[in-house]
Amino acid sequence: MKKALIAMSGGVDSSVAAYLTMQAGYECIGCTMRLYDNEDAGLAAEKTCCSLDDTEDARAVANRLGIPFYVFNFTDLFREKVIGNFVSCYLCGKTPNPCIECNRYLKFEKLLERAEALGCDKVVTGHYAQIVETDAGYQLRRGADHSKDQSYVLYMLTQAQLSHIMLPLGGMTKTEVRAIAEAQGFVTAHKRDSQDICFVPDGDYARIVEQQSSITPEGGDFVDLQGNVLGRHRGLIHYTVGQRRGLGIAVGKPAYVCGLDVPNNRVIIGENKDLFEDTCTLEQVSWTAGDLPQAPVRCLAKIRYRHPAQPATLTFTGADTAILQFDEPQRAITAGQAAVCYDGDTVLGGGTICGTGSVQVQAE
RNA sequence: UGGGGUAUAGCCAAGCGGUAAGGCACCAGACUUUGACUCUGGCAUUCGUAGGUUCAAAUCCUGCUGCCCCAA
Repeated sequence: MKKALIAMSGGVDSSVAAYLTMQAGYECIGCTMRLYDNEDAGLAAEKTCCSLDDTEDARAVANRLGIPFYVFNFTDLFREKVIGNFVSCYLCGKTPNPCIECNRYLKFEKLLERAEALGCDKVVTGHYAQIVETDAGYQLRRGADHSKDQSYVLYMLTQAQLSHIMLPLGGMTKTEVRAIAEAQGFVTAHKRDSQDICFVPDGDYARIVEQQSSITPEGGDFVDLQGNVLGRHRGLIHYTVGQRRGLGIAVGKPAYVCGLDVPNNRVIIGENKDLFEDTCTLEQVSWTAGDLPQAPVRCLAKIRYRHPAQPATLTFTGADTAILQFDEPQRAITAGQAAVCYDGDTVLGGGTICGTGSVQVQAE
């Protein structure tokens, strides 16, 4: 019998993923990754994907299914790869997506190693995305429930990884998943969906950055595109491109962060229309679909989790670098976020946005 | 210390005798396995201040106070 290691977060999705894997005839082992100490988050986390309470929920579901359950302590690796990247990214004026890094280094690298050590051929998660085996290799496709599709956060998976991953919820809707959880009497059936960054349960991510880095960024000026000072900001880490709320400056119309001027410690403010750009550069590009394409690739690309994919052309400029050019300018392309390319419902690959045409303050 | 103007929420601002528009900001929800965006709701018993006229004043009159401008 084939063995599968189920990554159980303590939420409803992974609970059902475990159940479905059993139903598919696999010998299952449940596990939860311990990613950080609650003290790291500065408080007794309750609503995160990996707090102690959630681990107990995962254990309860595993018990109900009658499968072994292990907790892996990955706190060191998580601190290094996810929190470390998160902090350094913010400190250099970018906006990281820690879920991507967690998938890259924890769920689908470290956990995959553990699975192998345990004799498991597959790692199973509750992501809403589909893996399809074709003559040309594995395809990673959008979840059938497009409103819950999570293929975006899986773009870094390689062919080798895809061959050892199962995503049993890929063809289901959230409603169906909840119904199964309820029918099985899982304690997780009615838990609300996770949200926010798991190690920043109260949403105050800037506090984590300051705490982990022991750096308290200095305030600076808000300036408009002409360089006029509009007010004082609280430190660059508090802002991201496209942001409107929390600026505290009233100019008669909505004001948005158009750019972070790191060298001068300034936050550049403009109108919504000033946020549109059509090109960005990517680094750490990985190509899910297989071999790197030699010629420019026409695709549909997303620049953030909840961004409708837009027509674009991706051109590689190196082994893992590329330029992404959209047919039409996109709003608030943000360094640090992931850009993911699709061919219809199939993920081709993606990378981390490292630069844009970047809004500049006009010469003063 | 002559003349003129103006004082409405944190900011801008409508109102011109009939019982406080709107925008921005802010706050709260919704949405969301990232940060954002977006959406919905909330936000002046009161119009610098003290009196007066009127059935009724933010609106008219007078004093005072603050700010702005022009003359000295």
